[in-house]
Amino acid sequence: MKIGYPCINNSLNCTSNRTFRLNNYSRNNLIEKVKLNLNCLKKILEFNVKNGILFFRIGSGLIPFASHGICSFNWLQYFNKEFKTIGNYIKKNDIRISMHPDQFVVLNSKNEKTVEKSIKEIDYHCRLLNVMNLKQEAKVQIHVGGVYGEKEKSIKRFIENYGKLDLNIKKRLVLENDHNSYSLEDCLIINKEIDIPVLFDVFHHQCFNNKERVFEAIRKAEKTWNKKDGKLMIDYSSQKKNKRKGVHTETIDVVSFKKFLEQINGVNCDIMLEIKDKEKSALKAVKLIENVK
DNA sequence: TCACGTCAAGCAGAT
DNA sequence: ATCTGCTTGACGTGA
Repeated sequence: MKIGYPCINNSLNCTSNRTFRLNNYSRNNLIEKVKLNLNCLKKILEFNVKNGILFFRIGSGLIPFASHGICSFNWLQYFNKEFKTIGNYIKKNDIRISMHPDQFVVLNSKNEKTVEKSIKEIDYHCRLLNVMNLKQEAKVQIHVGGVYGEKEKSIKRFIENYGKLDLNIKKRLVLENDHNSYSLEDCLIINKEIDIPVLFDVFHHQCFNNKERVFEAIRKAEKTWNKKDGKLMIDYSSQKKNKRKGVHTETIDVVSFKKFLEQINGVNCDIMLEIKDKEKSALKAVKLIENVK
């Protein structure tokens, strides 16, 4: 079991999400920012390895405007050596990688332009993982998308649009249950049709479910992962106290997390901690697991 | 150096 | 009608 955190490390003096305004787009600006981002990504991964954190979500902003029409620059080729170096480091240390395109990616949108842009954005994520030569177990997670007041039709549109995707994308994509539109059960229905692995988000499940208990839900999600896809990925968070439903907690509640681990006892998975204080919570979780062993 | 308005993009639910 | 939250703030102007 690996523990991870998403995108940002607050202990290091760098970010792998440097960007610029679209107005300021230029080849040089892009090169400058990507160089900084890749350097920082390497540092984050080294920090993680040193601390036993072997799961990491790479931020979507690593290559600013990568899927935007303005970006004609061949960053894949230009930074090929750097990508290979990072990819080798990831493989050497057996780090699990995920990516999560942002909320603007809606594969089942009713707007064709949105679908088109979404596919380009997903494609960017996949090309990034490919150029690092990462195995199929490195995943790109998305949600089903909008409901538009007619869920069945919207699910059908997801399945249809998925069918059009390139095999290189299908190999990477996994589907995550969300907190108010598509539950685990909905994702499983889609899985039956197109065999896409289902990433289980515990917190979303607490917000929105079909009454399955967590263990039962996780067992169901686990079955959707084939050997090549690697272990089941789980996103873990909990509710921020006294905030409205869906707001993530600032730091990990170790007692709850321990209970959760006991609940899922026996399930072989990797857990992403979607918690505001990032690596700090991940460090606590890693220590907890070491002590349990 | 710091405050703060703004930045490519979507959707649902709360206020 | 507008704001907030979502996997993640960072940029850039002006004081």
